[in-house]
Amino acid sequence: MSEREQGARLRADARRNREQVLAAARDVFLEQGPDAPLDEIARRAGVGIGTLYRRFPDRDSLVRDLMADNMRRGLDEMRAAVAEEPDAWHALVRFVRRMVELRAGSLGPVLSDRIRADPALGASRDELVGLVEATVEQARADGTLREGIGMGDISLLIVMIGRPPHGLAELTSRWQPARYLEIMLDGLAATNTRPLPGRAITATELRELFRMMKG
Amino acid sequence: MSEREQGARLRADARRNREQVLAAARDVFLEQGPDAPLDEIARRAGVGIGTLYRRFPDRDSLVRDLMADNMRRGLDEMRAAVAEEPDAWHALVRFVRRMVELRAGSLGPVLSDRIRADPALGASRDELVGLVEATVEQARADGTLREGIGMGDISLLIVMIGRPPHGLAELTSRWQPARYLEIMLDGLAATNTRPLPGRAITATELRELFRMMKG
Amino acid sequence: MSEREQGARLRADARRNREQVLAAARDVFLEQGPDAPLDEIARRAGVGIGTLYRRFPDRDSLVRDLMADNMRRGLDEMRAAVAEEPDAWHALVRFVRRMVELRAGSLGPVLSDRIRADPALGASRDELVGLVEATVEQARADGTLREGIGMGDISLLIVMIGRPPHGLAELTSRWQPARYLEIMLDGLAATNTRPLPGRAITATELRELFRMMKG
Amino acid sequence: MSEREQGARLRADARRNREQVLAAARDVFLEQGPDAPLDEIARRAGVGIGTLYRRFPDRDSLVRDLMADNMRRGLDEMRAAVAEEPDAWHALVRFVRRMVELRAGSLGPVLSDRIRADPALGASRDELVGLVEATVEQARADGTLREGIGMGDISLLIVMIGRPPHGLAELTSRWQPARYLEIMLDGLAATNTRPLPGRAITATELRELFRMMKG
DNA sequence: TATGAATGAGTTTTCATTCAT
DNA sequence: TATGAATGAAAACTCATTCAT
Repeated sequence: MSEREQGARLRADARRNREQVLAAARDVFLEQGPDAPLDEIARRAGVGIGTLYRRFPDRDSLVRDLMADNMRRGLDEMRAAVAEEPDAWHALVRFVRRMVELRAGSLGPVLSDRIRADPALGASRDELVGLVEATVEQARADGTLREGIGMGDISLLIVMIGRPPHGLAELTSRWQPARYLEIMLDGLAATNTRPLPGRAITATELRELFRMMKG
Repeated sequence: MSEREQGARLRADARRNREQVLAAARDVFLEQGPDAPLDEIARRAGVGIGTLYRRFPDRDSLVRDLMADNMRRGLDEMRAAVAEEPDAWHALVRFVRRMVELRAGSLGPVLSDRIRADPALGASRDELVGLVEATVEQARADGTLREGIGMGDISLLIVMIGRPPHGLAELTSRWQPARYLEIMLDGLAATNTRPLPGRAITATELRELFRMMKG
Repeated sequence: MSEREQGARLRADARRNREQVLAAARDVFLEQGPDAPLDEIARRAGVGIGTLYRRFPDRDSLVRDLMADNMRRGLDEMRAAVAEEPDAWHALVRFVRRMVELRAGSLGPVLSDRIRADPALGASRDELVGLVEATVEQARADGTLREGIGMGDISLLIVMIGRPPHGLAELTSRWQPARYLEIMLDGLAATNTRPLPGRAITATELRELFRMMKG
Repeated sequence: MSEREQGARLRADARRNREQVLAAARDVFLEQGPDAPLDEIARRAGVGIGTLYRRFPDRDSLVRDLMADNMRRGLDEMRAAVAEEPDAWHALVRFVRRMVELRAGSLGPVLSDRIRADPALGASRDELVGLVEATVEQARADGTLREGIGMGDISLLIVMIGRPPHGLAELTSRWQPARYLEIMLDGLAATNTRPLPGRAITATELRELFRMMKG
């Protein structure tokens, strides 16, 4: 059952609870990572742990729904960016900024099997991956994106930058990911011509990586 | 008592075990983060859990000793870099590459109270911070380091880049931090002149941050 | 939060469990002393170890609640004794008999910091200490209590007599504290006029002793 | 092998170690009871844990040797008392004072199977029990010992009084057993004629009790 | 022989998940 | 449906005992 379907059928109070849990989970996962105690999430959401479990039968489904939400918002942004931005580079930058803003990285890699397993999300996921990949290629062709950067590199950057260093848990207000993203973006611009070590991570490569993940 | 002193007094077999534990801890912390089960570390080191606890009375002391080791190695590199590199920028780059190579970030921020509390390390810590800060300032004065970058920004970059995305635990061989470091370094060069959001993190600021950390 | 308050708010089954745990703890502490394994207590109470920990977050809080209960019952007895007994000596005897009956000694000294730290109990503790001390003084003035006996001596006697000798763990049914208490009470009567070695332990002295205890 | 035999055969340094361990064990058992960590005893004795185990293959043999030592000293005192004191009551009092002085109670009941199992001690044990029992009977016949007191009651009193209340571990210097012993002795005198609850514990009864102990 | 290192079983404590109210 | 109680598996940590140096 997709989130939307679930949401549509729920009683008003149940839907409110569900959203409070998601919001609390977003905060707590950001602070403590995706292994944070669910008790804490329920507590911050102001609901009982039983209520949390009624809406999200296990930790994965909570993570999955948050990822799905991030992905949906990312897709909205990406569609708008492609339509409104002057070129591929600017579209890409706008998308990445949005993902970092959402702290998407705090949940772990964006395209894991957890999401892949959710059939209802297949469409938006595929569309997002396709859009980003095409934009990456266009930017490279335009000579605005640095040589040797793959779509998977972009994904990993979002992950690296969108989560606070371990131990800075409660200090997220002092944590400035946007700052480090801008440095990174400058490093991604085509003006940088030094060859990079390692190999580019394409969408295909990324999928393979995730297939090997246990989570 | 510093690691070196402890090490010197131990019986041969005990020292071997101690080093195996440290090596295993380095791997396991890299894969799973600094909350990884100590059982797992003991198992990989090929010793009983009791042996681990005899050498390291609690998790903190294990983390601390690894941090201390990283810091000592970082200081060695930094000293050599200052002596041998043609300018401040190259010295800084060499130091940061080394820290990322050591995956220093997998333990959390480098200058936390855990280290500060270890008096025997005060000297090397202070020397390292001093050297890096001076080099950062020199590089800025030289016009090689981007405007608005503080020493604390450098530290946080090391942390962000030197640990694998959550969930990529067992795949560290596929994880290419050096690649992302080089992108970041290009973003740090003075050729980039866009103003950065947020504020620079100086050594002072960093210390304050760490003082607020609970860990 | 006092035990009574906690108890009132709990669900029926939870309250039943809580009381079973307390009852089991009373038995087990009597048999094995206040360091007895909590597993054993949970097992005898017929609940999971997790349930025990839900009600009593650590060993201290279990000990504290039992002490609090003993103290409350002791206070009830002392009040009644003062009201109903013909003189101070008889009141004192009645109180001490009750405390020994409760095996208060099996938990260690009655007025430790563990209790002192529980603010909700301050009142009953202070009232009890005050009542006992006044009664001790009255009995001495009446010429019924032996010279040189302080209120703290009474407390320590309760502790010494109200716990079985080490190793008699499972034989508490064969252990006859009431017997030894009566001997002791006869020794405390004013008919005994030999001077005692050491010094009297007053309430003040006792408090000082407890302040020095680590537990 | 009895303690004496062991002692006689040992090299001078080994015997010194053995005695240091016994002395440390006496202190530590007094402070923490007979379950105290053996590490702590070795540390205070200034020897390695291995040395402790070479002399005392397990905890029991350490406890047993201390008990044996107490018993031997008690027997010496009892013999002297019988020879020198004017009557049975004074002999008994002298013996009990000595046992409390030795803090014999800190090891648990004096006649447990642990001692009974040590054949080399049979003789002194049997002699001591016989002497004490005869003296108890004589004192009762003399009309100096309270009616209804058995030899086992005396033993248990020694145990109850000769160990500090739990939690007063490190404060043994503030703990005044001699004071409480004198009160108890006054309660044991024949001038007290109130009947006692429970039943007298004779030597036979005591042996039966100990046979039921698991320790 | 003395030492202290190694081991693993026993305890404490936490937390995901299920279930009774 | 919402709640929070109950459970037990997992992880941290201690310590008796054995064994290598």
